[in-house]
Amino acid sequence: MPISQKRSDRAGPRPHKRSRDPEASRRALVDAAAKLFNSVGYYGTDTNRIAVAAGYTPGTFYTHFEDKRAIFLEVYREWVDAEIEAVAAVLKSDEPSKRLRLARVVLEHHRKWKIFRASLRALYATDAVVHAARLEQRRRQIEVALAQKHKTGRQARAEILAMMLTTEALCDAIADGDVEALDVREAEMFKVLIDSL
Amino acid sequence: MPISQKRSDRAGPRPHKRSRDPEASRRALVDAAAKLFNSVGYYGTDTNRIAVAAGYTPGTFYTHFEDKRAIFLEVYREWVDAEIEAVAAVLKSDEPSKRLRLARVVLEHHRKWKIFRASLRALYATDAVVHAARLEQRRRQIEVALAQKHKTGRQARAEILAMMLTTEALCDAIADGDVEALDVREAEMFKVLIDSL
Amino acid sequence: MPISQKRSDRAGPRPHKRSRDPEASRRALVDAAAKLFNSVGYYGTDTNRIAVAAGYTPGTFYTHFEDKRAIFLEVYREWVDAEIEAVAAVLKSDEPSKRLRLARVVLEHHRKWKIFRASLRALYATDAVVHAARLEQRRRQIEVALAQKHKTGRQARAEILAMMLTTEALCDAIADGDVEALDVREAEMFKVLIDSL
Amino acid sequence: MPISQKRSDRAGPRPHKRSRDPEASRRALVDAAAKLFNSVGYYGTDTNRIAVAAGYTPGTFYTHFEDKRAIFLEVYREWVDAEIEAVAAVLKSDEPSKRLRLARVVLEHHRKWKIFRASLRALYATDAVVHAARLEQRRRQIEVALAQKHKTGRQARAEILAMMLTTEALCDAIADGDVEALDVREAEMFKVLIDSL
DNA sequence: AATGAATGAGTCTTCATTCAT
DNA sequence: AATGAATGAAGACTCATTCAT
Repeated sequence: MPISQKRSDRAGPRPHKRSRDPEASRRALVDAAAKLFNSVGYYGTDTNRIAVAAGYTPGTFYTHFEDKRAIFLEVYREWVDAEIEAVAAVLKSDEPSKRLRLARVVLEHHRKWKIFRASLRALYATDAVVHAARLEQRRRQIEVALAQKHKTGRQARAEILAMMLTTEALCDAIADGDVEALDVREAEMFKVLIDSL
Repeated sequence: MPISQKRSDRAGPRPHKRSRDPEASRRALVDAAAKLFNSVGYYGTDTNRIAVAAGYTPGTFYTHFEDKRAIFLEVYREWVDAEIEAVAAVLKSDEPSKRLRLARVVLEHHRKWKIFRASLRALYATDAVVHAARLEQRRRQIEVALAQKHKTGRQARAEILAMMLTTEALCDAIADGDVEALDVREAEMFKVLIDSL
Repeated sequence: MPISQKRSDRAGPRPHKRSRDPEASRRALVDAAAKLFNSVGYYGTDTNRIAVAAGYTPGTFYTHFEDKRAIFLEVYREWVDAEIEAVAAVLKSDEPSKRLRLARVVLEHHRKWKIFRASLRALYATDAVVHAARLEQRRRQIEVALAQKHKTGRQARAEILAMMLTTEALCDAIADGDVEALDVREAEMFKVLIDSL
Repeated sequence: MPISQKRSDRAGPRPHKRSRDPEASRRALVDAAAKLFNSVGYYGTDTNRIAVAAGYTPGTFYTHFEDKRAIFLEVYREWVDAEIEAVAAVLKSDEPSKRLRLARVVLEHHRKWKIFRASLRALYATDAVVHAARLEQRRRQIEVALAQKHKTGRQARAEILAMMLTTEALCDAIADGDVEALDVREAEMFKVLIDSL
């Protein structure tokens, strides 16, 4: 984009005046990145745009992150945190129909982050660092789940992992709209989802 | 060294001499593309490299395909064909342990195409044409499965779709090595896979 | 354009079966080229498309013409022929309002070939061969005009050349729609045109 | 030779060191582009070469201009400014032989920009944006001329436009050397030019 | 910490032209 | 004469990243 048009074209907030608050800058960048990764995917996002969308100029990106992958991993970390928290909130409550609410919460989370998740998978198949990070996060998720169920041992791990994988697959399919597009009623698939939890 | 051998220091297979066989060229390009998509992903592959890997110069790619996405879709089509065929071959045989063999075949297929599949998902979340193509292929897979089971109806479709999704998720996880990395025995997960079929 | 789509996409006449009539082929190519040069300009036209539009395959172009410029020059030659003929036809007749008709004929000719003429000018400023060819054609036009007026000598040449240049400029402006776009009535400019003849 | 001098064997002017002066860069690019457009035409020029000729690397071009057409339009704008200014300068002076000087100035301007002008025409016949831009500039020129002559009204516009067109045509022909090449004395055509003003 | 112009190595794509059949 | 797959040299444009201020 030519310089002379920059100011007028600019999407996002207007430029900060050297906000002097690195934490806030980082936050703004991560938030902007999350939005972009989740709407145009990792490869459709560029670091210049992330910075501009956050209200900064391109160079600022690199004072906060090593590179594009680094911010992606950061977004991922926060994403897992959010999911774990959401799930924990449901489990802590003493509602009767916990499984139903759980299914809803998890599905909603997938629906909201569908494109981000797709990017994650692609990168994770290709990029060793992302692969390692994802395994690490999965481990966290499993640990949390095991603690919740007061179980340990390999057998339990296998069960939990299988459940997580199944859940994710079903959620993605519903979130992507594939279920409906393939002439299956969403409600029906949702029932399968509840059973799998 | 005679001039006529100069070309031998090129990268990729030996150059074709304006082979009058476009089918063969197309094949070579698709094969090269499949290999590349499955080792460095869609975004790590470029059309010039595909052409050179197939033994052609960059321009030749565009003699046979509209653009990169077109050849990706072609690879996808062939990939589904291969899977359907492999599954059909198992089902046709009159072995006793069909489910075991089926699980092995499907898993092997996923293992072999793991990176390609990841690219497919990412594109499919982002690219409308790929999305449409994938739904179409899924429909084909469901149709084939329904025919196999001599069933019809929405209920059956839901079951089959759920099974397909679960199977894929489990296969991917095993293929990616995630299962082992997460301290779950592959054999154990494999059992879950068999049960899901 | 990928091979596999060629037959169905094809614009223009269906393929000849080795028509064995080089004159006819040449004609078809020149006609197709004229149309293309005059609708998308010289740089917007490609030799493959010329051949295909004429009902041949790309290679055929080069059995009839040295290169793209050669066919452009051929089109130009025929264009001048057509103009000279059209003008001659008017002058031969014994109508009263010859100048009016002449103006109309010349204007019509420019209107019809407006984009071709623009390409001609651009090439002629850049390409020595086209420059030479255009001068040659101009000489022809001047010779014809002098003969018509039964005049010779440098003075007459100057008058004729000035008239030709003026006429062309006015015709181009009217043909391009510039006159109207600039809030000048076409009829008014047309009067100026008649006076200049 | 020390490493730090390695860059000296580059083409084009010495590299700028991330000069904090975008205006200067823009200027350098426009100047380089003007030179190139006017020596090899629009289609003979490429953005990479413009950047390098201005002392920058290819990517820099796109920091300052949307695309090749944008810089062409910029050159055009400046070109019209220069002409208007030059003409105004002559008219403001109280010389006796204004028309002679005017003719010389205009002719000189055309002579200098002959290839650029040819490109302009070609583009303008083909490209809607350039077409619009040219009409806009013509309007400006007409407005200026009307103001100069203290006239208004459609009749005056027609006269002015006709004059402009005629002048341009004659200037181009002289500038291109066509007049001499066609055995007409330049001086003679120059007289016609003066009369037309 | 922030800037933002500049970088430069890509990457996709086009097309005039060739040549074996 | 015609074919048409293949060529290969460009060329327009992108974008992650740098660095002097």
